[in-house]
Amino acid sequence: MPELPEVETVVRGLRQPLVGRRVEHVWYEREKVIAIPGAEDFAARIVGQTFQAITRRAKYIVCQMDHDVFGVHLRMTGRLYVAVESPADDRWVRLRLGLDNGESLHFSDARRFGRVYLAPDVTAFTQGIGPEPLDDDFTAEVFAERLRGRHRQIKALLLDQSIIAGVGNIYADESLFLAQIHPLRTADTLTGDEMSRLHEAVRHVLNQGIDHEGASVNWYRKPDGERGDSQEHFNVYDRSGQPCLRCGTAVLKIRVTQRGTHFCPNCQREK
DNA sequence: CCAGCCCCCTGTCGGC
DNA sequence: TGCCGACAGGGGGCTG
Repeated sequence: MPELPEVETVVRGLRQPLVGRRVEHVWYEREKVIAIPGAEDFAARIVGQTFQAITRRAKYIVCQMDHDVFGVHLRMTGRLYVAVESPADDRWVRLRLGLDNGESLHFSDARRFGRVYLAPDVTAFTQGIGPEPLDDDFTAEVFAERLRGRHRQIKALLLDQSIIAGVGNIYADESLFLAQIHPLRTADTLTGDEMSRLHEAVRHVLNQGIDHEGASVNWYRKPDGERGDSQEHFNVYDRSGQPCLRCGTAVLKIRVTQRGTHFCPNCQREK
């Protein structure tokens, strides 16, 4: 659920409270929350390091420390926030980094899918991930080249992080709706115009998602605890049975690669 | 290269 | 009211 816009919103919200703070101690509920290195190494290495900068790569939150990169992947239900203590109603804190000002970075994650990472280089956990869709050099030509010759459903390709970074189930459906492309079309059947439209649509829906500070469909919250507004602006996601906002036809929901997939059968034709 | 399936987890919701 | 199965979907892994 946290996709590129949600992660970007978290990153922006964490910079002010985190940059310049030094880690003084580490607490975690279970070792498994730490993906790399081992839990003991993680704690020993991160203590004493200061947050220098916070950025995003794909759906990873990337914190540049003095000697290492500290990464977080929120997966489905992860939340990050800085506070002296977690709110009484947050039963899901899995890891805390105590800071030099008395506050802590809290990693809360109901479903325990989320992971943290510590490595000298960000590529230790982001190698193989495709281009950032909002970068200036991600042109329509670059996108078309990555899709070229692929005999695979376009929805599956949009979700594949090695093809394009940061797109998840919500923004994939919204992109395909905006570009008026059926989710089951294979990439090798798309015309140049369709690929160009999809390129523009992906960038548009991600930028809109950032402008609305992310989609709080259920678990996602900004670091300040507030909800984003992006879910108020969906055209098809989670709207099955409701009228298409363009033509009035009922939005359909099917399954594509095990994911709920929403589209307008009139605006997005199969062939 | 690709489709399909399982697994990791837990909260929520609809049906009975 | 309580129980139970389905569902949510990011990512990794395995099989055919």
